[in-house]
Amino acid sequence: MRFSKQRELIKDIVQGTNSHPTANWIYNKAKKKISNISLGTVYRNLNKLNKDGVINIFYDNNITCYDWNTVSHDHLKCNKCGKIFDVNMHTKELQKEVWKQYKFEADNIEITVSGICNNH
Amino acid sequence: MRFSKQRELIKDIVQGTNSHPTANWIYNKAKKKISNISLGTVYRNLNKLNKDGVINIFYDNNITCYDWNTVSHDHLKCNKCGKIFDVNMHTKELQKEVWKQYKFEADNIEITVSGICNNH
DNA sequence: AACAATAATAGGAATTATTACTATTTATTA
DNA sequence: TAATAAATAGTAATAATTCCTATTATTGTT
Repeated sequence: MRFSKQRELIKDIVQGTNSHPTANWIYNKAKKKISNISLGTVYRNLNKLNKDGVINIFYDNNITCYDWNTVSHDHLKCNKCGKIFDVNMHTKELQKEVWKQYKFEADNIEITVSGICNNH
Repeated sequence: MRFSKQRELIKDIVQGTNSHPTANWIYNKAKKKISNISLGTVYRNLNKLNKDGVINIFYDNNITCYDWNTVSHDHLKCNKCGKIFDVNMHTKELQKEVWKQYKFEADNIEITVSGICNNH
């Protein structure tokens, strides 16, 4: 993959926040450094970075979020403030259970817990 | 809520399948009975039925799926055939853990397991 | 049964998120 | 430093969903 300052910037933006941003948020942030960057470039690079394992993609209902944390983990979503928190559930056991009960070979387990965070 | 034959049909379609259909799938099915039913009507009623607890909504990545099963449950998604299976993980324990570890008051836990089902 | 009130619909326009297309620019390599 | 091909900007296209409005249908009341 060839170097591009756009991709470098997009990577830095994702890696510089804990806010689980959307493509549009990243685009707006990127425009402050490269004013004519295009939204297509943002999407293309986010997908590319994800495929290369540099960043992570997950889905908050209907919208795609990006995450610097590429290690498998889970999310708590607060219904009051909308914030998403990274946490680690112990999915190894679930993986075993899924195999035992359903003969299903799990390669990824995503848990999203919604509720109310401790700021409320 | 006032009766409408459109809503009745939409409810019957969702309750008559295990396939976790999308709005568009439901729309196409509905057109066979009410040829001029509109997609807006399908969406409006799916949301209404969900708010009333008659049907369930969940998200398969970026796309909204509807489910007759309103009891809290989880999904296994096969990466080979795309099929989604209903299963029941034991989320009570996870709920406790989330509270203990993160002081997060969970009211819903959604687990989506992706992998390979036993048809492959 | 006819009427009035208003909830629900059909049809289409608008919105939002995302991908696709193409002429131009830019990084790499010889 | 010139050739090459990958990446970009800008824009069009697509897909999923919501919004708008004139018309239709249900329901409670005469």
